[in-house]
Amino acid sequence: MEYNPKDLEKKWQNFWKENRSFEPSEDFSKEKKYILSMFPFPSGRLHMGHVRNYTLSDAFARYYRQQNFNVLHPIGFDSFGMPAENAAIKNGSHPKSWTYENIEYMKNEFYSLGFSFSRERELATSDELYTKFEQAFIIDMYEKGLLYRKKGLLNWCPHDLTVLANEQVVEGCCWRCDTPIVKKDMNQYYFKITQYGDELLDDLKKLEGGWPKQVLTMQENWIGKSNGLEFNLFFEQDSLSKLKNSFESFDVFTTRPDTIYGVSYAALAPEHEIVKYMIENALLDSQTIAAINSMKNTSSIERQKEKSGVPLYLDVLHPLTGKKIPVWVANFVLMDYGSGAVMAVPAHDERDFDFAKKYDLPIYAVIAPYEGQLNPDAAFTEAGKLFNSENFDGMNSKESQVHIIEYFETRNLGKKTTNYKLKDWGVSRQRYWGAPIPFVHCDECGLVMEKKENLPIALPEDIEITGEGNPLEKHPTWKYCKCPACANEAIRETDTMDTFVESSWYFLRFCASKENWEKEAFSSQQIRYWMGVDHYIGGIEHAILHLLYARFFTKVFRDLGYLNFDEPFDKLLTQGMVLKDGAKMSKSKGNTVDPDALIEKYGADTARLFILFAAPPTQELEWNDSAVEGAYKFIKRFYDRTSRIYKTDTLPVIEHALLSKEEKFARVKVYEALVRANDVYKEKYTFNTMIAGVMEAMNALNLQTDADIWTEGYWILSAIMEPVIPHVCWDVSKEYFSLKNLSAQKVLEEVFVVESLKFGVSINGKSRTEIEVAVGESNENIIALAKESAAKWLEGMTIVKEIVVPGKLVNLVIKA
RNA sequence: GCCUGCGUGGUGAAAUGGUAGACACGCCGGAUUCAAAAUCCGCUAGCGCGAGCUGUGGCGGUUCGAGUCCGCCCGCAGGUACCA
Repeated sequence: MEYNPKDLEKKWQNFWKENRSFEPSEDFSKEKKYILSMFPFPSGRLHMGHVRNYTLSDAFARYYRQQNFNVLHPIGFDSFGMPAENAAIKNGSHPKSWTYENIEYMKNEFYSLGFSFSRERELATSDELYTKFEQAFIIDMYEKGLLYRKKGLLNWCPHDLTVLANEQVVEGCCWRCDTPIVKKDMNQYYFKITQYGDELLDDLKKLEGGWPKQVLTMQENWIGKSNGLEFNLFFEQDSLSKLKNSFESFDVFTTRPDTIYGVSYAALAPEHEIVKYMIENALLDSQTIAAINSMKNTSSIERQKEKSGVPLYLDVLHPLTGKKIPVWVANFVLMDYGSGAVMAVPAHDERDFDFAKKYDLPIYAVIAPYEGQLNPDAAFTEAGKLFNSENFDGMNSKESQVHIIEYFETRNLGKKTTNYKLKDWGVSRQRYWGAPIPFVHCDECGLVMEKKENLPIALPEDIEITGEGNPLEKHPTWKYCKCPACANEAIRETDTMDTFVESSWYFLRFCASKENWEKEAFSSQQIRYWMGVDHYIGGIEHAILHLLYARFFTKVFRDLGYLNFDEPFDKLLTQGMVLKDGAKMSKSKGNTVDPDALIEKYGADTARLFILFAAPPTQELEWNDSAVEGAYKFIKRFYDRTSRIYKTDTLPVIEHALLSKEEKFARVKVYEALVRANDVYKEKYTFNTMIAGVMEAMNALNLQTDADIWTEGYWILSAIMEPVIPHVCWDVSKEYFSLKNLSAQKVLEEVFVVESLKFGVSINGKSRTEIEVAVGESNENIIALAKESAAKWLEGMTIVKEIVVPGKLVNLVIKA
């Protein structure tokens, strides 16, 4: 047979489509697997990162179908979001048509890659039907008190009169008009994710083993639970009068109460209310105010790098010693963590140290290392022994923390507190292409929820997108409505939702079969059967936000009674990025590879094989054109060598003992490949080594000529490779095996039985020679053999130790 | 800045603490061919004629034995809450 990928792939893609080959069954008595890749944003065309992502999930889906599971492998589009509006600004396209045209194009690309998605469950989150249910959930969450409004600081472009995403701020200026941005305080909607902070943290334990350690650690750090001491720093007399008694103190939080006697200054965030008061009441000179404003308008990342600050010429009193402590504004103090104010201990905190050095503030060391000397040129941040700490001298860090907190509490100076880095999730966006937040502002009733029967609140289509202002706000009629409570004239909320909201529950929607889509978001019976997702596959860049939000929604839905489990994703596989010339593929760098061109030239199977073979999935994947060529050649060879096999409906039966050395070797390699393949899906996901195993088996088959062994080899190898290169494997399987081999394969243990083993012999850990030893030989005999073979290195030496690693090697430790 | 990873031949990579470089790509050599493409076979970490020596970003440590474990340093990547 001549390998012609174009016709062959089209043939099987049509076959799969016509036979509905990949639709899940509604027979819930069967064992299931839910295989899910993170769905794409419809940016226009697939990029290699997508190809990698869906090739991985497709391999899992196909493997488990072979193993006779009922497999759900759905696909959709995360289709709301900023790029649709950016395209509108740039090209005058309508976000909706831009989005849906992109979806059509990308769907075709998907199916030309042979992905075994359930076509019937395709969805786009910008569909009104999706919005309808999402808005209903938002109302549920509001009723539960999980959604609230408060002021938040946003990037504001004073020229375009619009809110900017962090991404749209380039070096502190608006991406479109270059106007320096300012921070503006605006009313925003927030999900109370912090209410679930402890559970989100504790349940990470349930994910151990299923999720990469790395991701668990990142989430743990993000939630950032820390215990410590919260107390007030009181102003001394002069400062009190300077502030006209408007403030008597401010709150600080520390995780290191053991360093309390080392406090040498205090620092406030530039957004702190005391700072604000001083600016408004002309208590600061213009230079100081300018410095504070520039801190406020720098991104929090920039602010952490180069530390800067200004003194407020205020003093507070040390809570224990009564000593005066100067108060500064410092850019590295963030308003949204803790209370926006810190006690600074430069001797024992690196940031405080850098700041103190820069501004020549005093440094008081109070913790000494258990061993060695304090280095005066650096902060000593580890635990140690206290000194210069009055009654607590001599205690170690840990016990002193307990005593110091107790000391504060008994004197009502402060209290033990738990703090989280996790902040509530701001979900409102002042943009058009998103799901409208289903609320109404009524002069009489205030903030009112829309009635569920009025959902969806859909977007108007006749809008103008210019990049200035909020399109929904500017629409002539859309926002005018009746109050759902009192029926008076009212104004609809013009904010839309963060697109992370859609991706926080799409995996639940996929559980619903299409017949019920109009009626309900999903049924509890379907959810109970399909969830949790058995393998969730996506980019490492989603390790924190998306995954945390999806976990949060799952817990909220549980508490709303929609489902009965705590975590949505049992096993997570985070894939690395696709690189070319050492850098992430991107249009601006001009180093992209177009999947369509690749399929056109070599076919989908080649693209899939290259992607799975070139690197393990978690690692970055470096693109290499000639390696793609190599993948193509392998498939061609695989297809051509079917000339060595015969047609059969059953696996050939072979008498192993009667075979030649080469024939035995070929069978060993084939069955080794099978063992490796099964292991890959269980835990390691290293498709590259699975494919290497198949290549070794092919090479071994090629060293012999027995038709039975060739046929047995193909029966098994084409089953192993079907998840990777499905088109060619279905073709081979149909032609020779009537598709009977695409099923779970049995490992024949008898093939692995051997009579002797090779042992490496090393001297002092350095490998020297090799010996062959009969299975079951005693250690003494093995050592004797090893000594004999390594005699040359042992001359005149004394053997001090002999180590035998069973089945592997002998190490002889010698000295002169 | 902070959090999390990664670093092995010319290249992509492989190696439950146990013979570093499996499997590929590329290079080189050979077969086939009038010639080439395609295909097939062989070789390929570096140094050395050789016995051998040196090698997993750098420096130290633990161990009979370290690419693998620990500490410090360097470089690169992802995330950093309105990109998704």
